[in-house]
Amino acid sequence: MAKQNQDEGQTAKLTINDIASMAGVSKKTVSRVINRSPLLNRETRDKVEAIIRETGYVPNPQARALALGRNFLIGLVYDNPNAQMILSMQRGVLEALHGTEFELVIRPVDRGSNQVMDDIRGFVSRQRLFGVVILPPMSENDALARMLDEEGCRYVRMGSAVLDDPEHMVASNDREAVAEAVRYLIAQGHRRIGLIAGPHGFRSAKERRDGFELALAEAGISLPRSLIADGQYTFESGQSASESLFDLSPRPTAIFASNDEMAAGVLYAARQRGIAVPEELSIIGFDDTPLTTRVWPPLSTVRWPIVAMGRAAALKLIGTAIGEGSEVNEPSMFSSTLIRRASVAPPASS
Amino acid sequence: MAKQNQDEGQTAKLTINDIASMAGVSKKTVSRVINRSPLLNRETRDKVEAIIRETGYVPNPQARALALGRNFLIGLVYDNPNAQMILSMQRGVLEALHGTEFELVIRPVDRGSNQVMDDIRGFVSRQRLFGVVILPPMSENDALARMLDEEGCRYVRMGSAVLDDPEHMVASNDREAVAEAVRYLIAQGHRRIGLIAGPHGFRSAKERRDGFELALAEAGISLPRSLIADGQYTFESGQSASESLFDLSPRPTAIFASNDEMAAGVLYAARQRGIAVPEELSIIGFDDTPLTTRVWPPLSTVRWPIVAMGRAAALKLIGTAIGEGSEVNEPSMFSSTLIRRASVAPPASS
DNA sequence: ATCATTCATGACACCGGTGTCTGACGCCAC
DNA sequence: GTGGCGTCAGACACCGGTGTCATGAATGAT
Repeated sequence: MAKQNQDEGQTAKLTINDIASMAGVSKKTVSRVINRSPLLNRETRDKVEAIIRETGYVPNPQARALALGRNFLIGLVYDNPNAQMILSMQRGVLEALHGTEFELVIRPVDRGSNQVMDDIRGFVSRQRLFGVVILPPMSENDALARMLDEEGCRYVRMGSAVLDDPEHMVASNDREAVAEAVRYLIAQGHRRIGLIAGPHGFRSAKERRDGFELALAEAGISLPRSLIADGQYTFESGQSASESLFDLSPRPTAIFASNDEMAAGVLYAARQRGIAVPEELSIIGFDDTPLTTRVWPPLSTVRWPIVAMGRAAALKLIGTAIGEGSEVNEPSMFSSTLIRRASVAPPASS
Repeated sequence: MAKQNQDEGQTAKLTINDIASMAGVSKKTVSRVINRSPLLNRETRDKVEAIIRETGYVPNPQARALALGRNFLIGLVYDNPNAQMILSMQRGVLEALHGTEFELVIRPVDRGSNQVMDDIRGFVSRQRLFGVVILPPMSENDALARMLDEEGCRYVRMGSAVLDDPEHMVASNDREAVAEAVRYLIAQGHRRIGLIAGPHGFRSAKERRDGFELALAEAGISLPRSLIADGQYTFESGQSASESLFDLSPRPTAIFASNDEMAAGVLYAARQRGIAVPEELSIIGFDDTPLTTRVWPPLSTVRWPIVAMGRAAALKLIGTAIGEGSEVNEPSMFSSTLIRRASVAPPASS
């Protein structure tokens, strides 16, 4: 270790020509070794590989990018730059990229802007990105996927439901996970269960709502429209949405909020009203952010494997490139799990 | 807008040669226009610029990177990939980079590993990074700074105190901010104030502790060693550190926690012990993370301008490159402000 | 009018890799 | 012995920019 780095530090950077002349072969042959061309004589390959190892030579990525017309950069495109999940997603992708020649370039965009498309197009085409991982809700944009196809840029879409063929998609089954959560509430004895839905137009919002309705329907529980409140996935929207549920009479004994931020908003609003959680109100959120264990009581929630999904997405992208013998066959569907914490209890016997 | 993009999409990518032949000049001349060479005839420049504008030509960054031996990438190096502040920092840096030709590559590293140095060296030297922004606590590593100098890689260090010359540093004055917070507690009438310190070896931990001690000394309040508990900047460490303070008799009436995660830990532990906040215990944290407003009661805290500091750091790096006429002269020192929320009240008259 | 000097531009090599095509070599069949 | 063929390696152009130096025109001095 130490030796190689000394070399790197002291001498000017090695080029393919240096290696070629040291090995007594042409640069093209060195190039073949680097790219694992099968047409090589075993002896030649071994000789060159030995020299590469000794010298610690690493090909210049810029030159490769220019010659290949493609960079070894993965882009991460998302729209909600403050969401805690972004960090987990970055970690997952970076884990997959670690030890490869790929680097991660992050790109928050403004979904609402009418230039998003051009913005992303410029990004991938200028940088000649190897591929991009697209996070929800941007990932639900089919026009974006088509555009990336046009640009010849690989992509993987993350989502809450099937969006595409497995090759281009990594999804979690939100619907089933939410259904499980609501079944749990029902099993605890709850019958009047409120929903704080996510924003219209978000696939995740729809899936979670579908799961909610599914579980109630299974149990034969009717769902008046008044038990559904609209939220925006923000803490504040969780607070205000819960107000309308609290005003109902009788009040719901449990609320499923479509994400943790909103669940925290429900908890906060409940405290302000003097509604005891979980004695008078059970709450379940979604995401399993750190927040859930910081508040009191800790929030039950649905955990989806963000890091693993990020890793899978990245591996799908670069799989063909690193191609370690076997086909990379990352799963496309991940399942979420219900995390039971103190925010759920049987309803007060009223 | 639409027109240019159609062109981009339909035709193969324009190169400098295309522009040159369209303008009837040599590619070198086009290159001069792109790089704002002062040696150009005004007419020529205008003509070429017009064509560039019409066609929407953008120089190939890979080719530039190869020819210049330097990429238009900024690296962000940090060690605490889960910290909420990372997102704000990323936002700040990206704001500065927006509209420029620079992209942001993120690079979490493991501070504890004995290969960090080699890891980062490989990163900057392979990618020929234009520069890096280094976040605490990595930024406090002087050997890292020297190594970057060696590699000829620009850098800006973010910190809680002066670490370097202004050109290489963006800092917040944690000491003074904490002193202000503690003065506020004193003004409310508190005399037995506990400190939950950050990890040993962190500059921010030392600065905050110094500020704490400074304010007490100013007020002539003695500080027994028992009122200082060690923490690790984590929620859990905040919980356990506060336990030792709660065991004191008399108990402190206020606690300053060196970051919000630990402050949340204090709040949680207080609730478990049945200690009312703020009636029996006031709490102040540091960072102003979203968490502070999600818990009950909302936590008073010290807010440092993370986004602005990230922006400043990035501008320092690229300032010379975009060089919009005037010298970019970003401030190097930012001041933090005390945010007063419901977690502080006068001590119970005991 | 002639020469020196400045200014604006172009020709050409170069950055460090990769793709294509050619050619040397060894092997086999005839 | 010769032709045909498959293997493997090298020569060379190319990716799309930038640096260096040379060149030609315009300007001013003599």
